[in-house]
Amino acid sequence: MSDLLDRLRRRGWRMTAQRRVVAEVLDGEHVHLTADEVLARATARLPEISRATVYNTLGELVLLGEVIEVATNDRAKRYDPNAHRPHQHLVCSGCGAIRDVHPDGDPLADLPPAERYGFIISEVETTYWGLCPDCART
Amino acid sequence: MSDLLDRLRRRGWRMTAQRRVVAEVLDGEHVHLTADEVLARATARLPEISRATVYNTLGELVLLGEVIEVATNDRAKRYDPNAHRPHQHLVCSGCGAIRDVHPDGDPLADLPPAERYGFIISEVETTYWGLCPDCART
DNA sequence: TCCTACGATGGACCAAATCCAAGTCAATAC
DNA sequence: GTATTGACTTGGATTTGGTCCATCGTAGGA
Repeated sequence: MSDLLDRLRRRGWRMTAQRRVVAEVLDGEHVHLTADEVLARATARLPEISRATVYNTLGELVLLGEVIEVATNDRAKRYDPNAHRPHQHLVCSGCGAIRDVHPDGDPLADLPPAERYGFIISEVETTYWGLCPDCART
Repeated sequence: MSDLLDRLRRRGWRMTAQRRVVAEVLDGEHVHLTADEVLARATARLPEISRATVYNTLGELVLLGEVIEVATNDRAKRYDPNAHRPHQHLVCSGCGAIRDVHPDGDPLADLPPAERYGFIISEVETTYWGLCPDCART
C-alpha cells in the first residue's frame, strides 16, 4: 500500500491525477530518484504530465516534509520519500548506488561546544562513502 | 602567507597569472566559495581571466586533492581549500554561512555491520545544520 | 633566446531548474 | 447534479551552473 499517498490524503492534500502519479512513483524504501527520473516514470503512467508539474509537486512534498531533497556530487538533486524515519545515506563512489542506513548514537554529541560557533544545531546529516560489493570486486 | 600557493609550487604546478589569482582567492580558513564567486574575486584582480579558466583550475585543484568540492542544497557547488586538515561542515539554514568544524570520535563506528550492505566504506561526511547566532535572534 | 607543450580564451553549447500567462479541474456550496 | 472558484497544470521561454572546443598565448626548459 502507498503510505505516502495515505499520509498526504489525511493531510488534506488536494489530489490530482498528476500528484497521485508523482507520489506513487516516489513511494518505497531506498528510493532516491532525480527529478528527471521521476518525470520519466510518471510519464510512463500518465503521458501528458509536464515537467513543471513534477518540479512543483516535488517542491511541495519537500515543504510538507514528506520528501527529503538530497544534494549529491552529480548535478541533479535526488528525492528521498523516506522522510518519516530519520536515516543517513551510504553511497557507492563507483556506481552511485544509494542505501538508507540507520547509525547508532548521537553524532551531535561528538561536536564540542567550542566548535559550535554559537549555532543552535537542529539536524545532523551523515553520508558514508565507499564501494558497493559489485564495484569493489574489480 | 599563502599555504596553498606554496604547496602547489612545491608540487611543480605550472604557475600562471590566472592560476595564482585563483589560488590566492581560495586560500584561507572557512572559505567556501562558489565557482562564480571565485570568478568575481579573481576578475577583480585580473580582469581578463575567463570563466573557463576558473572552472579548469578549480577542477584541477580538486583532482590534486588541494581543494574539496562541496555539494550543497543550493544549485552551485562550493570549493573548500582546507583539504589538508580533515573537517566537517556546520551550516546555517538561515543565511547559508558555513564553518569548518572538527568533531571528536569516529562516526564510522556508529554504523553497525548489518547496515553496511557489504560496502567497503572509505570516508564519512557529516553536515551539522542549525541557526547561526545572527539568524537565531529573530 | 628560442621552442613547444601546456594553459588560457570566449563563444557556443548543454542540462537542471524556474518562470509565466493561459487553460483546466477538484472540491465545496447550492 | 450544476455552478463556482481558487488551486493546479501546461509547455514554451528563460535563467543558471557548468562544459566543450578550436585557436591563441606563454611558462619554463634547452
